[in-house]
Amino acid sequence: MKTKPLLDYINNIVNLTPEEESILVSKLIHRSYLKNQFVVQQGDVCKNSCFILSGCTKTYNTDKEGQEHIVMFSIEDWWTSDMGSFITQTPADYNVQCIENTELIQFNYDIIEELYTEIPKLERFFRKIVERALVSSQKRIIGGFSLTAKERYLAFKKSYPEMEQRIPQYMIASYLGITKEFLSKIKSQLIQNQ
Amino acid sequence: MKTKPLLDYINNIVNLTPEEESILVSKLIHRSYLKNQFVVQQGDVCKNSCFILSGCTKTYNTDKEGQEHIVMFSIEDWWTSDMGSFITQTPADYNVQCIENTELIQFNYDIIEELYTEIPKLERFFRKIVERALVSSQKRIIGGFSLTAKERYLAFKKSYPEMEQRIPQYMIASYLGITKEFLSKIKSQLIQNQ
DNA sequence: ATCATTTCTTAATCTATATTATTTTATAAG
DNA sequence: CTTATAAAATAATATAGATTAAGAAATGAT
Repeated sequence: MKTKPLLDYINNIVNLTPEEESILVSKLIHRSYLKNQFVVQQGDVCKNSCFILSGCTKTYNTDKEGQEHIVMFSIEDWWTSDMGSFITQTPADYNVQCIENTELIQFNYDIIEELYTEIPKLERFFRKIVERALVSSQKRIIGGFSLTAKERYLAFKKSYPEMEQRIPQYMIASYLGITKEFLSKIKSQLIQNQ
Repeated sequence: MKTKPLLDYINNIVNLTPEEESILVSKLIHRSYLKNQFVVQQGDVCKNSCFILSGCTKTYNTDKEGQEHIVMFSIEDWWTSDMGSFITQTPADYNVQCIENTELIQFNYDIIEELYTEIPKLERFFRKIVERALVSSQKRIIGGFSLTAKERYLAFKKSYPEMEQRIPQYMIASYLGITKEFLSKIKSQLIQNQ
């Protein structure tokens, strides 16, 4: 199992001893998914929080009208799961689906609890991870209210230039909360006014 | 200092021993604010995370056009701060202002770090608090995209019936991401169609 | 290569919500 | 009780973004 990206990521926040690293690694599960496979399905209880080694996922909710609303994309060195379902162990509101072939490392719910006991530092690690996620989530709320669709698109491009390349536009439109047609219009406007 | 609501709140998540409780209490600061006073001001570094004993605050961002965008209201037994500024100790994007006379307990940034060492359980406690905050923040993102203004208003009323009473409508409109005029229209529509 | 499917673009029409302006109601102060 | 001020309601007009439909590109499977 390729663990270096994960260990680097963790050691950047808290310092694990070699023993701690090996305890941790022994409890993790590596998993490969093909494009279009689901990591989590709406309605199931989300058992894992996942660290992505390669590939890309989208996290979205399907509403009563059957419309997809994408909340986030995750790529290498990011986390993915339905956090709400995971922490409360209740049915997920979101689907996590691979939009590329994806390799990831699973942190199982029960195993994380064990790990907190054996490696108390991880409590701090996950606190910090979740804090960061909260901050970016709050930024998205403000963005959704205070920016126009064009501004949101430009902000997305600026924040995640790699994603702009590899993710289909209709999914980016869903992430931005607009239709694909309107995103197309925005892009052609931007090309003209330049 | 009135500490019972806070200790009850914490003990509901992790169990503190009497000694831990007294260490904790010795490091906290009680503070009273009058209506309209600021707990945090945009541009300042947010030094405290606060637990509200009584009163009500709004957390909002003022954009370049001078428009207020409210991200959250906080009442008794809730937390308030600019989380982004607090965890990174950089200038705040948000104002936290009292919309009623408010009493709260401050957790100072440096002191929380000490507390994590002395009472490791608090690491877990805050992790769980932040996890919950993240979940509700993600729910708001989805709500903002997948619900109409009327649906968002009804959801707000249902989730926070106490707030609907004590918060002026133009602030609720700002929270919902609509103008006060449009909220007024929605309300009159709801009265007619019933 | 060819055909089918998925993705993207363009354009016309439509709708939810914004904006502006005015009036009414509630709250507070003298 | 009266006046000043803040908040809420109403109404007319304007606009960002949705919807529908049709065609063009790109991608993928046979």
